[in-house]
Amino acid sequence: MLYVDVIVPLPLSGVFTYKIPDLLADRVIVGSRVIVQFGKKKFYTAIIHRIYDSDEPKTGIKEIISVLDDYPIVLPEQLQFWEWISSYYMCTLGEIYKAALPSALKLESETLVFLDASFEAKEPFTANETKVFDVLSDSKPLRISEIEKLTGISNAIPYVKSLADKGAAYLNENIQNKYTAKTEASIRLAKNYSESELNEILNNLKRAKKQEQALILFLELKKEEGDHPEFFIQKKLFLGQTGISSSVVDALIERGVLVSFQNEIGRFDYGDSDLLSSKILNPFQEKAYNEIYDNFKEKQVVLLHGVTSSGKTEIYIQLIKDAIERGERVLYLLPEIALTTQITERLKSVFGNKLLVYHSRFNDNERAETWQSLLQKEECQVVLGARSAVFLPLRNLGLVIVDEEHEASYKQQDPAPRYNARNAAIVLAGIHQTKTLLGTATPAIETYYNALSGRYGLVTLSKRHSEIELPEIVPVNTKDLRKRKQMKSILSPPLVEEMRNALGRDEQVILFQNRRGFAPLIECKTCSWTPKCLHCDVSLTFHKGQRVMVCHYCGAVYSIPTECPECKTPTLEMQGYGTERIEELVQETIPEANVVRMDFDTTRSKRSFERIIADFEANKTNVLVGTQMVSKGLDFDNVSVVGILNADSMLNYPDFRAHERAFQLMMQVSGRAGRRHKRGLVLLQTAHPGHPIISYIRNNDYASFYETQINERQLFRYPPFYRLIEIVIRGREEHVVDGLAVEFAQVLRQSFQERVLGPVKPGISRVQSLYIRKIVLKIENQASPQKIRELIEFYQKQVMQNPNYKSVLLHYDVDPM
DNA sequence: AGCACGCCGACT
DNA sequence: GTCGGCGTGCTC
Ligand SMILES: [Zn+2]
Ligand SMILES: [Zn+2]
Repeated sequence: MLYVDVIVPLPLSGVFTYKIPDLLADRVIVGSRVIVQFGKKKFYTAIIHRIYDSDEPKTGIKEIISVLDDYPIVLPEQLQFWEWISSYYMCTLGEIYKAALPSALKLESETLVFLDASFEAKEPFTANETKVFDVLSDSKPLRISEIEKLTGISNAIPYVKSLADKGAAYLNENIQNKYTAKTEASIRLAKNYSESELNEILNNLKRAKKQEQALILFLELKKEEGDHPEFFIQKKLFLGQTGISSSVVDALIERGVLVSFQNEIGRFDYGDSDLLSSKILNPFQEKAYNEIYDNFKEKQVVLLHGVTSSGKTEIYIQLIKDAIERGERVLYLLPEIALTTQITERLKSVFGNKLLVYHSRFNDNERAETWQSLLQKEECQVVLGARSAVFLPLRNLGLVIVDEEHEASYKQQDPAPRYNARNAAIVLAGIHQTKTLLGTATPAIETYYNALSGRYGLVTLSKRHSEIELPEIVPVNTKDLRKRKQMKSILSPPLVEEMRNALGRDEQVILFQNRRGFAPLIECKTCSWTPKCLHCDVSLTFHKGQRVMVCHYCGAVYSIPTECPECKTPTLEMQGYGTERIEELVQETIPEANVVRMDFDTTRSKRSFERIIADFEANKTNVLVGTQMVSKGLDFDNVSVVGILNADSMLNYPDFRAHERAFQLMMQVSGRAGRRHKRGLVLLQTAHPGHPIISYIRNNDYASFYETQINERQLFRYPPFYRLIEIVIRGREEHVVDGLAVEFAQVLRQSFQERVLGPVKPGISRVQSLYIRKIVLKIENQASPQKIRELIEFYQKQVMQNPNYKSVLLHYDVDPM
């Protein structure tokens, strides 16, 4: 008897065993998708993890309902990768499966259902079966989701299945049909005519001038394109280029000279690649490029430490070209907010249709198409993507590039799998026996430590593009100005003056404030009451545009009170500055400025995001106010002044990485200032101009910054010297959550002793009506992650036996950020 | 994560 | 006496 172990898209540990019915026995492949019934009601698309034969009789095992693919959708390397993530990040395979596949491929909702025309009812339908049957007979084949919409049945899969069992309907079992590739009518010659045959045809067309002309044009086009006998062109394109009417081409098809066929085209047409055209590396880039290869001889991972504007991208492009030449694929990761049109356009111009782009702003069908293209089209050799692109099926992977490797957004926070795509990418490269290049101007402390200790190779690129100088960074002492009563708002007089100067020279300004909304706090001047979220332990941010108060943790929206609900006086006051308020303030202070704001709220759609960038690039706007969004992946060449409005908020954040983050962020924002042949100016508003981090930024001194950070890390037992595992406990009742946290920490101490920290009540101790406690484990690097994991899970089982804790949620965050 | 099974309060 | 509340436990 044949069995399969499958992964179901649920947060359950382990795999589940199903029988393979004889009919499907020769169709199952590891990595392909199957439909299974799981539990009493639910049907899921599962992934085959293992196929095996066994004579041992097993009870309570269901059969696979259908097989969806004749080829693996998930490659063996990917399954191995999933296993690693599951084990290292302490999550289930099901959670990874859910995160990895675009949901269009998890076809509960996507399956097409056909009606069997020859069906004759032998037994009556149930009410729901009738409903499904009726909507199907009214129209074309329907997707299950469409059936659900039309019938109002919330889960139609069982009824579709029972109709299929009765022979009334069938499911298309070949993914190629299911996945609706875009096709377009194309034309080509009916056969490979000889010269004389063609002459004869043209002679016969003497009386049909239009047709003759059309054929001649077609043949000319064919010749231009290399005279390939199989030459074809999309009909629409041909008509457009030649001005021939459709009926003329149809007549040629009717005559049998041309044939029309459906040619599958991708949704993304980036044109041809132009591998020869791009710029040649300058001597510094050339040197770095060679050093990267030297390092790859011995090291699996190389860090390219290159200052902003040193042209790392050019080096990447060269490395990608090399991989393409070797016939291999490249995965190029960027943080989501750095994946701008600027970079995609740049790569498109070089790699054309070899390039695939993958990130969350693409819809699900587009993502599914990218997945299928990688499985089926050899020529798709370059993938540019955000975090989740590490899950793509990259057969024949030859290089992984992780740019801006220090970015915290590589770490997925919620939900599981809480993986770090930078570290996962290194493991992925290892599975494919290939190399990883990490790039950044401000390496993560962990990465730089690995590079200095020799675990990674290190290549430094310190020379900027010749005509671009590093900006001048000037702190503005807000404490001083405040004492002298000169800080009337968050815009200090020196900043306003420099802004005016820049705008007067027709140059542009970027203002950076890492807080969205209008004011992060509302306070009653009489009784100091502040509005708080009903579900979370945070105060609400006032959003002026939408005239509401918003909880930035759960998204809850509240209306604005006109008077204080506590003391009934109308003395509510805005405290603090968000981007929205700064936008308004700039407009008031400098009325002639053309201010635009870029933050989460103004860039909800892909369109508005690109619009804001395009307008600023075109100088239609001249002051850009934004959150960290303005710091990544954008190069504007007319920005001469950058204002960092509140450096202190970043430095005072209670986290061991706060200084590192502040340094990286401010360095990056500063990098936006400066134009060709003109040095940029960065004004950094702070109450502590002597803060060491600020002087490191001023002096562009990564080495000293690193030195202080690494010492602190060692002293306080933080990464890279120790590995952190955070245990997060959440629940509706505070005392239960607290009880479990205390008890869990206690039993953990039996084995881990002083390595257990907490439990602590986090700064934001309640989110979405759930109280939170955290326990942190600091584990020595040399300890086996697998042993640690087993030990923790053993203790978890032990404490969770207490029935009081059954309603509490617990998860692990390995290498939290 | 769902979903069923099961054991106690307020309603016909 | 039943309807339904959501607490626990299982899903191959
Ligand atoms: Zn009040
Ligand atoms: Zn909230």
